Amino acid sequence: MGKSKTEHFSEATNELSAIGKCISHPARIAIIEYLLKSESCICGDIVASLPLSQSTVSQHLKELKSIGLIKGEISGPNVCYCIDVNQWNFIQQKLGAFFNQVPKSMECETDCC
Amino acid sequence: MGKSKTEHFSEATNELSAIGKCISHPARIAIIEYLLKSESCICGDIVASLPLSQSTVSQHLKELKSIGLIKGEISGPNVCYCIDVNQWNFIQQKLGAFFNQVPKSMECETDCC
DNA sequence: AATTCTTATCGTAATATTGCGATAAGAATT
DNA sequence: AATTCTTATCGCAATATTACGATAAGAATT
Repeated sequence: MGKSKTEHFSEATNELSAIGKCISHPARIAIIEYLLKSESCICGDIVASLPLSQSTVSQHLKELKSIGLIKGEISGPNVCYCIDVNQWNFIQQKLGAFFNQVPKSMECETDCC
Repeated sequence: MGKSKTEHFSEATNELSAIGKCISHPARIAIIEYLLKSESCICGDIVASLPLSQSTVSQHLKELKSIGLIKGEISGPNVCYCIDVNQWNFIQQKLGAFFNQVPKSMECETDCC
């Protein structure tokens, strides 16, 4: 009843869905886009770039960090967030492998689609 | 207050997050994997392959359909679900373009990570 | 030591998602 | 026409997510 059933699926399946969850919110996409394009990686600047409160952004940063997509380094009074290039490449590869699979749909046996 | 703020983000950002949401649940990944690998695309067979009730699976199918990743065709008393190859390729391309961006992190200005 | 600045965490409220059984609706069979 | 089979939808409950303000905690400055 609303309780997630992740334990019934394979590790690979759960890994992919975790990646999906990470990029399933526009704020998290926006944070990644910011880190990809901006010179700054200071937490405060990320917060300033988003239409969300500091605490909310902090939560999104935590989620991105939890999957390893970004890493935070304390820099004086600030925290500098950067994309973890290794994990970035790993995720790119995982998603790439998934979507490189060619759908059988084109030659559907039942001839229904 | 819990209310999503999608309207504050760009269309491209929301589009990507919608893709993410679609693949953010293991059941939906499993459905896609099933359609990629199996000979059958009959709804009932998909349901039988998952540890979830018929109504729950139907809901996940609806979500996948809403983003156009799969399409359902009525075939007698059954419904045949297939991956929409055009949308599949479109999404592959969108995700590919996103992850092909090279993180600036490697040359972080602030030298903090 | 007090203040200020920055960020994380806590507490809470609103909303969304997930899941199921029951039921409806449509097609095929009897 | 009644029955059966298949799938979608409804209604509801449990859980998860999203968001914010308040507050804590740590660093730098005064």
